[in-house]
Amino acid sequence: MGRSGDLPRGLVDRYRAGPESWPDDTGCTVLHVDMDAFYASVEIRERPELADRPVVVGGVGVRGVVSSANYLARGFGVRSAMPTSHARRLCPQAVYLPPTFALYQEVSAGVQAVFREITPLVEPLSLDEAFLDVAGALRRLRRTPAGIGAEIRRRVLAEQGLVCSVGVGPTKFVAKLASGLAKPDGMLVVPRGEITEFLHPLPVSALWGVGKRTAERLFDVGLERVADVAAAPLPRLRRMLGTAMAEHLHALALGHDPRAVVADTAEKSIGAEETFDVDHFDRDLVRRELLRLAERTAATLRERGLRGRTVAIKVRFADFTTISRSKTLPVATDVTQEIYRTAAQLLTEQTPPGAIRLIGVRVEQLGSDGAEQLLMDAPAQGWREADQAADKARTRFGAAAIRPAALLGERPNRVGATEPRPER
DNA sequence: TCTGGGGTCCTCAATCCC
DNA sequence: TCTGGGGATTGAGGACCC
Repeated sequence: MGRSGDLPRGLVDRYRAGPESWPDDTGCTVLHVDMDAFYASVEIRERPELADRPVVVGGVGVRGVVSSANYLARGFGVRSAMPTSHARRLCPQAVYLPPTFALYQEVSAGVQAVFREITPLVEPLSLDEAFLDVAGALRRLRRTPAGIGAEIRRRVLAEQGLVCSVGVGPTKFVAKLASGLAKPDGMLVVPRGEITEFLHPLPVSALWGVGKRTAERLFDVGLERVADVAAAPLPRLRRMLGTAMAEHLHALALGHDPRAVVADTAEKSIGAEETFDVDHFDRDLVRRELLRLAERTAATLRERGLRGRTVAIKVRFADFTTISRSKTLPVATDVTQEIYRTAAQLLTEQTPPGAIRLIGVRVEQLGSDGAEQLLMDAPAQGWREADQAADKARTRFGAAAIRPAALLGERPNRVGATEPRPER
C-alpha cells in the first residue's frame, strides 16, 4: 500500500459497496478488477493445507525479492518488492514458495474469460488486473456498473475460487485507485459528481506516474496532497517536472482522465534479464549468459510472430549503477544468432569494465513477421531455419532438448524468481 | 533492508536529411 | 556554395508500473 493507504478510513467507507447497495454509480462505466494477493492465493488454492499459514511467493535465491504475500504474512510486515532475506527475518514461520508462472497464466486466462463474457472491452494490465468498459453491457445485462462489479466478484470466487477487489468509477484512474482502497475483498464506487472530493485528500504518491523520486520533489516544494497539485499553477509544475509529466499529473489531480479502455494493445518490446547470485568480472561467462538470454528472447519473438529492429543490452554493475546500450539493425529480426551477435558486440565494445550483477537483452521496434521475409539475407535465413527446427524439437522434447554448444557447460548461479509481479 | 524481472514512457542530446 | 532551421531517427538514461 502506501500510495493511497493513509486516506482516512471514514472517507473510504463512504464509497464502499454493501452486498445489495452502493453509492450512485450513474455514468461510472469503468471497472478496475484486481485479484487479491494473486500468486499467493493461487498457491493456497492448489494446497488448501496452507490456508491458515503465512505464505510468501518470490525469489528464493540469495538475491530474491517477494512477489506476493498473503494477508497473514502481511500482518508480519512482509511486503512485495522486499528482499526475501528481509521477509524471512520478519516472518520465519511463513511458507516460502518459488513462483509457478505457467499456473498463474492459466488461472489468469480463466479469470479474463469471465470478464470477456461481460464485455469485449477488457484491457489486461498484468496477470492479476484489468480494466473493463461496461458502458455497452448495461442494457444487455440489465444491471448498473456496480451490479456488474458485484457479479464479477461472485463469479470469480465461484468459478476460480479466488477473491478479487473492484473499483467502479467514471475514469480509469479513479477506478484503479478505488480498487486499491477496496482491498481486501471489497468494492468501492466513486460517484461521477464526487471525483475531486475523493481524490484531493490523497497523498501525491497516489497519482499515476508519481513514484519515490517525483513524490520527494513535490514534497520539497510543499505539494503533499493531490489537492495541492490541482491548485498549483501549471507553468510552475512544467518547470519542475517537464511538460508531459506536469500536464498529465495536473489533469489527473483535477479528475480529468480521457484515456479509453483499449482491448488488444500491441507489445512494444520483448526481452529477458538475469541477476547473478554473485557478481562476475569474467566477460566470457557473461557472454554465455547473454547467449542464453538472446535464445530466450528470440524464441518468445518467434512464438508471437514478431520481429524487432533494435537490440538493446542492460548491464547492472556491483554498485547498482545501470547502463544500457543499443543498436538498430537495417532489417528486423527474430534470429537468435543475430540478436546474440549484436548484443555481444555491444557488451564487448561499449561496456566499461567492472563486476557485473545483472545482464539483460531486449528487442524493440517490433512488427509482425510477415513482410520482411524476402528482405532477409541468405545467412540470416539459414539461421532462421535452424531456429525453427530447434523450436520444433523443444516443443516435442522439452526446453533442454536443444541448446547452443556454448551453453553445454555449467550455468552460472542465478537468482530464483523471474517474472512480473502483481499487487503493489 | 539492500534491492528481481518484464515492461512502458519520457527527456535530452547527437546526427542526419531536406 | 554556405548556412540555418526544423523534423525524424537514434541512442542513453531515468522513473515508473505491476
